[in-house]
Amino acid sequence: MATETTVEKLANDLAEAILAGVFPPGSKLDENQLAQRYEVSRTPVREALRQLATTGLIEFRPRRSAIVSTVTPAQLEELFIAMGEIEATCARLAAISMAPTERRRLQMVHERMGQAELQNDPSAFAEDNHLLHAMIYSGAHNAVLKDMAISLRRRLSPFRRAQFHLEGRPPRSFREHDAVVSAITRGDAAAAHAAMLHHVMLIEQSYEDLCATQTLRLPVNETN
Amino acid sequence: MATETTVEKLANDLAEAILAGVFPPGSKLDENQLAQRYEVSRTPVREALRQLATTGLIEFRPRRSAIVSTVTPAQLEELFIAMGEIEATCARLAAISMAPTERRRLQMVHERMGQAELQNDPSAFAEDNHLLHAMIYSGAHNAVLKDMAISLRRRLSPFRRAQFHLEGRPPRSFREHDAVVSAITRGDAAAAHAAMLHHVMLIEQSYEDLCATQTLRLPVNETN
DNA sequence: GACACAATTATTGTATGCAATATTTCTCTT
DNA sequence: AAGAGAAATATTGCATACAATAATTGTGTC
Repeated sequence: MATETTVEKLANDLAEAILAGVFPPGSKLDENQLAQRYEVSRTPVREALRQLATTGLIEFRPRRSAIVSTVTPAQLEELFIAMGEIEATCARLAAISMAPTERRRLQMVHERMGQAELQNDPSAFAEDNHLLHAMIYSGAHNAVLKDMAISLRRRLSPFRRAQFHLEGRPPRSFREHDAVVSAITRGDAAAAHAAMLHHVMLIEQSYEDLCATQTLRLPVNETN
Repeated sequence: MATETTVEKLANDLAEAILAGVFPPGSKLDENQLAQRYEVSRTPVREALRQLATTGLIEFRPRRSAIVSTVTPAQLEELFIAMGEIEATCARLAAISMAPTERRRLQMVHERMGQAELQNDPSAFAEDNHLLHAMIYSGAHNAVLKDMAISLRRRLSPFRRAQFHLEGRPPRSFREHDAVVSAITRGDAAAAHAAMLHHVMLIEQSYEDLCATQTLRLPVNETN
């Protein structure tokens, strides 16, 4: 048994399961069932649920089962906008306060991402994409904003995953990153902010496009 | 007993007590003591503590007592910067998307605040100050950013309280607000952002000044 | 047959109990 | 006397038990 406590592990596992779609939005989280499933008692289950409730992943209504938070399209858009703003803020601060080493490493990862795209290696591309954004959060040198960004990114991960499958996204993503990275490395705060805002806005847009094509396809699939 | 559950009430009471300084930073939060103090069992106490831990107000170390989070000066500065950035973002979005009614009401509260300052009514001034900022959060029309701003403001409240006692702050605060409100009402997003950033930065500065004078005064008081 | 109300069941909320770990205190050695 | 180690104590972590409330099912009446 590691240094990790049962509740900690439960909270992580549950969050992962929810984000992976094991417990779909709106579904009830029965404490007894969860206790059986994870082979623990209800006490740690409840503590984990409370923790997840404060992060917004689930809703804890008194005297009723906790349910996985349902996000309406309107709420989803607010989440995307908030994430865009936070990321843009981090990019702006990064442009101001990144150390020379950090700027060089950022540039390096960005270029490696370009290689991954040319070699058509989506897994390496996705990994470096994540790393690049994480480096920008860190580069802001502000743990509070960094945590916010990570939390939002995590919460939006189910909606961002599909994005990579969309036609033409990786090369476009690379070009958008280029504007961000270039602005940060040359210390242009305003440009970094604007470029990142633009980038995340386009991600949201591509998600919406994906939704649109899917709602058109769904009825077709039903007839099969 | 209202619709409110014990844990909910406990979490609120505890948070208020911590922010009020009843439990100073670094102090241990003994579960049994808290259970006795609030006349409940340890179970709801633990759930409340976990909830507070995820908000960052306390730290929950495994197998050790939870402690009230200690904020180093460096962390405090990060909190202030994060709050400035979030508030500035809200101001920018508010300048873009506030409805005409909201803009008028904002202007109204701002002017009333000026009256309160002239009439030397610090309580009315403080209340409207809070309202003004809250209106800007709401005016961004983004619940996620609004929650972040409220959460940060709450967390910084112990450090902001003293600020009003500082010489010359209210009139200066009014002038700073004027720049923000004017930019928002005329829809100048960039100016709203810049003005709010400037305003919160000055708040932080005045807090630091206060700290400086207090550290100078403290030894003097000890000799009395 | 459908709706309403009541009894039953199930599930959450809180309390208590036990086991495991951390902290404290006491003793022994150097 | 000071430090190290061990026993004792205290406190956390988790499980179980009971109480209170919501959900469900069944029965009776219209």
